[in-house]
Amino acid sequence: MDKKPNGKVTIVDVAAEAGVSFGTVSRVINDDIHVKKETRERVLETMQRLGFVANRQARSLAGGKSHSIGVLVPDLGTGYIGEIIRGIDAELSLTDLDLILYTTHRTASKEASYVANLATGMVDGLLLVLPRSPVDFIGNLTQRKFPFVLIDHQGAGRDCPAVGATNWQGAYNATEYLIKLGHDRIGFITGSMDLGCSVDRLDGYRSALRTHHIVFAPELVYEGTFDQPDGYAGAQALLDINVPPTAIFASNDVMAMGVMDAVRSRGLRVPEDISVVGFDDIPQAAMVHPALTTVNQPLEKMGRVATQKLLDLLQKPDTEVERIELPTELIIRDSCSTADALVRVPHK
Amino acid sequence: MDKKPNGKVTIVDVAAEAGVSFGTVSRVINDDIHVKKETRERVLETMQRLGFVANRQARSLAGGKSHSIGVLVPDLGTGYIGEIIRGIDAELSLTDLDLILYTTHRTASKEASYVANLATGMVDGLLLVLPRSPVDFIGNLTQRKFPFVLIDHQGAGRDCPAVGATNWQGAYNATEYLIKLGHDRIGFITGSMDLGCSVDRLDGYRSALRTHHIVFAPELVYEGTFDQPDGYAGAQALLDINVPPTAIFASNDVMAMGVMDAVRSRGLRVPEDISVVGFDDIPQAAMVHPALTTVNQPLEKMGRVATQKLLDLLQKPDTEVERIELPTELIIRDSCSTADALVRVPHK
DNA sequence: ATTTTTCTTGTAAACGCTTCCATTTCCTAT
DNA sequence: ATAGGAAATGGAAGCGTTTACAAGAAAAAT
Repeated sequence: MDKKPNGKVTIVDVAAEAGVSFGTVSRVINDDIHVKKETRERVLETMQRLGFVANRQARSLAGGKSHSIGVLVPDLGTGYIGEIIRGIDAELSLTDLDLILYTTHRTASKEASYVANLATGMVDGLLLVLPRSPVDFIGNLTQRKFPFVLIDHQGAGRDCPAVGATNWQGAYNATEYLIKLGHDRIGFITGSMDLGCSVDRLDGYRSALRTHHIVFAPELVYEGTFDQPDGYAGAQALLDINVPPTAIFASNDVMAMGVMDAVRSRGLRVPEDISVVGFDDIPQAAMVHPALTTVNQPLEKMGRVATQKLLDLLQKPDTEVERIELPTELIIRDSCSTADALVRVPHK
Repeated sequence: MDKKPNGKVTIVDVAAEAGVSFGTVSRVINDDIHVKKETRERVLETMQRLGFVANRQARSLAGGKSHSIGVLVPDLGTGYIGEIIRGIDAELSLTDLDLILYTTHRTASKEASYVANLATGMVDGLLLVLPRSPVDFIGNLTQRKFPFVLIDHQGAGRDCPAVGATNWQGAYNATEYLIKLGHDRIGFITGSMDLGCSVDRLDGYRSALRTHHIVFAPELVYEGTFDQPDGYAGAQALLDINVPPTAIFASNDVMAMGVMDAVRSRGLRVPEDISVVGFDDIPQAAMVHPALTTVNQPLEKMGRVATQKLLDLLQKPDTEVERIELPTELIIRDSCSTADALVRVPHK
């Protein structure tokens, strides 16, 4: 091994060893057409033998590309984000791009200036997972023609690349399923209403009701914040009203589990006495007893699709802006039963 | 704004504008002592006004530091990793280091060579969250004196910087708590036994038993893999044996929830009929009903501490290697009761 | 055989910064 | 006042690539 003392092998070393100029080595690295096949192989072999690894920083500096993309997320506490990142990562692994992770939590309100900095060469593109309205810097980004894709953001700007899920349709389908089982008093527990997806889900619920000529009863809607205790409290409240619902649709699985707890705490059974539906299809949904019927949200796929889209954007910056809505799917498991079987016992 | 056409502001621009040489600007950026206070302020003001952002790649290339640290994780599916990253991130936000995320899943078996590449200038240090044995590249890293810290790895090399939790002690305490409540037949559901932490937890359980002169009954141990269905199946199996346990200690919260499901499915109650204890203290543990008594594992703190340690290592590379064990804590909630109250009904 | 064309390959000039060394400026002590 | 030294500043030389551009070699056309 005739490595240099510092241990780093540069293209110059490779070039010398392979008997070519460093320019040729660079061409090999970048898959440039203009290298004789035989030369390329020799260089490749030499790189291998010397353990050459291209220096990212130097490539970036010289080439003007950072070879990495930034992923901006609000937080990592919820498995929700993890799933999305897993999708992003899977897709990125097929390229030579690195994933640089940023949490907005980290910079609190400075989001805008933060994003601005990022766009200054640190990353080639941005994937933004920001359920709340990030309107401020979207303008900035758009105007600078910086490549970015929004994930799961159903807010303001419909005029920028985004990947979401059909929240409305998912809620519609789940509600309709319940209606077809014979339920006509269906409780609904919302998510945080400052999130677009929560609004969409509530709308889907109401639309299904309307389609099936069931009048919307405001007392059947309980406003939650996506946390399990909201499900518990919501179910308690819902079961306390005059004519309680025979089914409860929670805006996410975690709250649905709270609902199940509450139902059981009253000595009632799921699904015999109360049917329960969730939203998200987190892994646990399939594992609780009874297994939870829920709406699958293709989180991992959203990550993948968003990444592909960004990759496209990186290649041809003028690709038309579009918003992709991935389909949600009703996963029927064991937490619902027909309403007919129920003995309605007015409470109080 | 007299920015250059391409929009990027460099130290040269700042220098010209502030009437100093670019060398001085560089010194300001790097907090070098040798700049007159007044000059520094003027430069700072100019940087602000021009919207200057130092180019990371250039700094790295010239200075030999990447200003970012790599975090290598197996996966992101479980909230578990998310918590750790949150801690890492919190600590990193106090510095000017970026977080580059890598999942080993991404490179499968090539882990070793991957790590080797990382260590070649892409990052200044590495944080490794690898529950399974990563022996292969640890040697490599150590020998190259590359700064790294292992998180939650209780495997082989005790001779490298690592941050873990007192799994043994946590299990010991939880078991002892159950014993003091009067239980003497305590079921135990293990985690994946190829993970060090699972072994430690089982050992803690056995030690507590021994200390309190309760003979270890192999039939009371069910081998799980940390998934909820294991808890369910484990509890069913445990409750089917001749003299069933009056308490079940699951090696993580998710399995404990499976246990609760199983107990309820038999028409038994938690904690009146069966006491249940978990491990981890995931957010949901406090939210289920009854709230789960469990052993808190300070995941976020582990991330923080590991990061601090790495930062130390970065500053003084010869800091002594040490292994830090963060204390776990028994969180007593509502899923356990005294054994006296129980009516023992031998099964079968 | 000689001139074009077409491939390949070599070379120099950035990229934006850090760093070291040289130079200038400013104190402080004599 | 003035030397001597410390503090502040300027400038040159890289860091390891990419990317024109130029040049040499080989193949094709005359």
